[in-house]
Amino acid sequence: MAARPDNTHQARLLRLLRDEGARSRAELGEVVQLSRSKLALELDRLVTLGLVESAGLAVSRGGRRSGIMRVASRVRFVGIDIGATSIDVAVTNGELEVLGHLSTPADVRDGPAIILDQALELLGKLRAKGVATEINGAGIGLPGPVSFREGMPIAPPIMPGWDRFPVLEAMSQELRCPVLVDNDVNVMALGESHAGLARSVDNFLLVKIGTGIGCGIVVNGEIYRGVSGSAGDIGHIRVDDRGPTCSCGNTGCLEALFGGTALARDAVVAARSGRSPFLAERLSETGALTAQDVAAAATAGDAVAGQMIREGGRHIGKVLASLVSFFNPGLVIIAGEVADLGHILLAQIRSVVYQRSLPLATGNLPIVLSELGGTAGVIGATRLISDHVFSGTHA
Amino acid sequence: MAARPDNTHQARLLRLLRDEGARSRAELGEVVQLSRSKLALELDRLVTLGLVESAGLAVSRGGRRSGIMRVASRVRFVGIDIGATSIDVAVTNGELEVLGHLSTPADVRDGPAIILDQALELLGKLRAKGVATEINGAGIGLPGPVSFREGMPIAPPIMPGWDRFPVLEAMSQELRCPVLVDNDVNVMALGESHAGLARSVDNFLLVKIGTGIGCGIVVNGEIYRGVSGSAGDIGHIRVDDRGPTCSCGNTGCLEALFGGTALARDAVVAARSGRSPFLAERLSETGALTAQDVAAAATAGDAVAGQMIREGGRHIGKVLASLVSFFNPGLVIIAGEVADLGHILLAQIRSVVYQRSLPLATGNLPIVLSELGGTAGVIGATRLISDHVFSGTHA
DNA sequence: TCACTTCTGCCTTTCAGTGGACAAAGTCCG
DNA sequence: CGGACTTTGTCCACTGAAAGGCAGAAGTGA
Repeated sequence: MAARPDNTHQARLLRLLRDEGARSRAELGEVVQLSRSKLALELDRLVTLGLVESAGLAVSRGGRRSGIMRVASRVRFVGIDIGATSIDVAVTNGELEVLGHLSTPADVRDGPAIILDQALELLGKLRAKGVATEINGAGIGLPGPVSFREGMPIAPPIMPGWDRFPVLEAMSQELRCPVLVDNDVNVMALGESHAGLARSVDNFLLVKIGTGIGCGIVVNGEIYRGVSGSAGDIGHIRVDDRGPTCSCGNTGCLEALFGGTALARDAVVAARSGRSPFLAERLSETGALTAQDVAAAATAGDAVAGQMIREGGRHIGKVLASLVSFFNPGLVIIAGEVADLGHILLAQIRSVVYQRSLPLATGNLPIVLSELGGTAGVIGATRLISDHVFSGTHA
Repeated sequence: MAARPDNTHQARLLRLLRDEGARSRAELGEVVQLSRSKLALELDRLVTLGLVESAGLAVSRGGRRSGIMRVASRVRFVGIDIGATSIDVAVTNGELEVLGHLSTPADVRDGPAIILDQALELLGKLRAKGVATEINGAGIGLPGPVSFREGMPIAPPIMPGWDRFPVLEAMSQELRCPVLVDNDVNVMALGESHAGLARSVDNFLLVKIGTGIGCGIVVNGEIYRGVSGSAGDIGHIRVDDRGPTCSCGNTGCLEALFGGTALARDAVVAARSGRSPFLAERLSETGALTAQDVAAAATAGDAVAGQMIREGGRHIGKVLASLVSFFNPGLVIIAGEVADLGHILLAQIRSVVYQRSLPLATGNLPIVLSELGGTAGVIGATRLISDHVFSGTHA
């Protein structure tokens, strides 16, 4: 079934039904400026394609009841969010409502064969539950630089073995449906733009602080990827001339000062030195420390942990202040595991940004934590592929 | 004469004729995918509107000779580039070739009434020479934040008295033609995108180092202005925690370290302290020093001046390295008076950026000096308004 | 039950665009 | 120099799509 719309009107109708939910024919006619005959024609075609279906009658507005149209209830999109240490897979309907969501810990360094197999396995479990039969498209987010056009990772630092592996090709053959592959940060930004706080904002930034640090850039409602697809790669901006050495070879990179890895490293140091009893206890219990432990310590009132977070917030704030002056966004979202550090971090970032950027740029600039959390990635992935499938941009 | 095209085809034809020059009807037919009859129809309409005219016959391609079409020779656009210390006015034909260009020193702090009058006076002189009778549109660049939609400056730091002055309204009434107003840096970026090194680059940055420091951002061939129009305002990014106090109140701003004003200030200090005999002599000759004097000193082999430029280049490079990582542009252009400092500056900037940004972003990233120099602004201004007039985006 | 409203499907009218035919204007070759 | 072939521009009949009128279906309220 080559269920692809073939014109702009159909694309508009599909996106409207996806984002605003079911709508009566009469309402659709008022929103999109089309004659009744044209509207009926295009809707008929979409019904024939199997992308739209009628769903009973609307309540009367004083006369004959109008027929309700919606995205076909059998439409299914798959979102796959591969992180450095986890895999998330979700299945949504045509309105991008999550019907099923599974997650599993995984080490991306195991390579594409193993990791993609695990993702397919999760999808298999969801299918076994009956949430999906046929799949209309799948979006995939990967934790590193991706060539969007080619659908493959390019020299990813934390994903050895993935370099130039044809993820798009492999997965579209496996799933027999359209597939798009993008950077996980971009995918999260799309998720926030679709279902999160950025819904009404055209230009915004999403800063993800996970194992590494990246930034999704949305311009005019669309992901900006730069000329070689590496836009938003802010983890290696230098913030401290005398900082620690980073995996990239330079010193003082943002990521080396406050990524998940850096935070864990500093936490271990603090525990061993005896400056933080809380972290020392955790370390002896579990044998390792993560960003979550630091968050827990700070919440429990541990001074050293609090100081670590404030310090990190200052570094993020410094970089963000520059980017805000440069990009003048309407919103900044902080996301990623480390975002669990919560309001201590947020307060520090806000204070630095508001102090260092010009009033014209910060005057009406909310800086917020992601509301979607772990689902932003998978939702964004389905949004990515649904935009593609609904646009009729043929492969 | 409401000479506005009314559809996309006409806009495409006009832009093609503007950017690629006169073309035979046959060639136009091959480039835009239109049937011969439709093409003839649209061209006829454009001729009726007075925007296009025929210009003789092309050489034969083996059969009947084709008729050449071009943008009407009577079409005139005006570009006005108001800088902190100068006014440039140029008149171009419909292909944006400069027919006349006048420049005068001026102090923007004299306020809108005086400055805009001076600009109109320059335009009057050009008209007196006969380069223009009727004017189809005018673009204006101003040295500060501009609300593009409203066509007026918003809280400009170096333009007291201009705040919310309705430049667009005033000038369009005066000139009786469509007018657009934008930040001078954006306008320069458009100029480089039209006639400079950025012609084939979709995403690039133009860093202007003049009295202040600003950055024009081009995304997908169009100026990105941000949500409140202040995007690219990089002059007040902090680069040195212990730097001098800036006019904005913060310390260590890029602009306070290496703007034209800062450079002149440092030059005077160097001259008075006796460390630079060259600058001392210049100072005693003219009673003041500018960026040009520093450039001259460096060229003459003055060690202190060279050091000042290298130091400045390092600061610019630091900021630029961050922006390159973030934005992943295909080109960076250095422009402004201070760009006269030339290759010493450029070499320093390149060295810092290439060292500090990731290979994926810098792999194919030229960093160059502006070729257009002083004309980038006026050309960009005419490009701005011609895009508007040719698009049929009615006022 | 009746007057009125809203909504949809059908049908006719209208119109812009296409593509072919034809004439005009050249080239090329014997 | 003339005829065959090529390219270009215009004219026109045809086509397909969109708009809008009309009528019937389906509702409300008195």
